[in-house]
Amino acid sequence: MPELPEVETTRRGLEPLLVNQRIRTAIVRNRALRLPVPRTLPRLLAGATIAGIARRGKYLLFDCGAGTLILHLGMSGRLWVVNSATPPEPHDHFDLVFENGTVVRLRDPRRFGLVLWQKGDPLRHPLLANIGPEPFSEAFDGAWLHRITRNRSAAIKQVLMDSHVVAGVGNIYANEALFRAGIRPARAANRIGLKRCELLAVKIRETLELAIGAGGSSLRDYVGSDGLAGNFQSQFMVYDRAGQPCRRCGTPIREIRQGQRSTFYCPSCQRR
DNA sequence: CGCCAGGCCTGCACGC
DNA sequence: TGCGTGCAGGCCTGGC
Repeated sequence: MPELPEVETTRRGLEPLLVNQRIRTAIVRNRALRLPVPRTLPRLLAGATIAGIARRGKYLLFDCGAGTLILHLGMSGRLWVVNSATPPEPHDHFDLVFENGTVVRLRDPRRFGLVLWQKGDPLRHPLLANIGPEPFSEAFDGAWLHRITRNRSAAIKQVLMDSHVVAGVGNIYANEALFRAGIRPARAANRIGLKRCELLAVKIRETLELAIGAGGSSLRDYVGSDGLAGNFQSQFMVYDRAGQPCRRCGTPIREIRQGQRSTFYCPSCQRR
């Protein structure tokens, strides 16, 4: 599920429910995520109050005052809001139980997700410290994209998916943004000029913004019944549309493999 | 059975 | 020698 728009949609859904709420306890059913869930986590969280929820790339940061609960949803993670009477299902690895009865539950079948703790400034955590600029920040623009791609001969699509280049762009939105910018995914990154880097930066932001506006892609009822189902997948221009006509020009969408990931593009709209 | 899936880290080989 | 870069592999389960 989760790239930046899905994580941001989750953040926006959870924040009003959790801010100023006090944690009664945390339940760890399975510590074996991509990294082990810290043993001390329940002790650190019990009694803490959520001051806010932030996002950095695809990481969710729950501000607990003295420290931060860091969650990453990996490939298959979802956060659900349930109540304490809801029985956990097989892949429900982690619960945050609040004193008002709210339970935030992490379900992650593939267990590529993360549940971590960072004392003090969460951005000092080694996994977050070296991430590239947020796509909606001032630091991310065409000039940055141009500068950082000068010595990269790899395909632009793979460079966009490097979290050190820009935070939060994964396979879907790399494909979609390149379509909107009219750039061929296999193009060497260092062969894209400043003007087109500027266009690409704009299109990355635009694509992410549209997706956030649609509630992300295929996230469904993750906060229960308050209707925040994502439907951006119905607006995909290229992703998962191999062989189907381009929505702009009718040419069949093409699929290739880049770095063991699927890439989709329109050979007519994305020529350069 | 094999392959694929929205992520991302590590280790290794390579070229400057 | 050291660095940046670019692959492949690995972590897992589930669905087709």
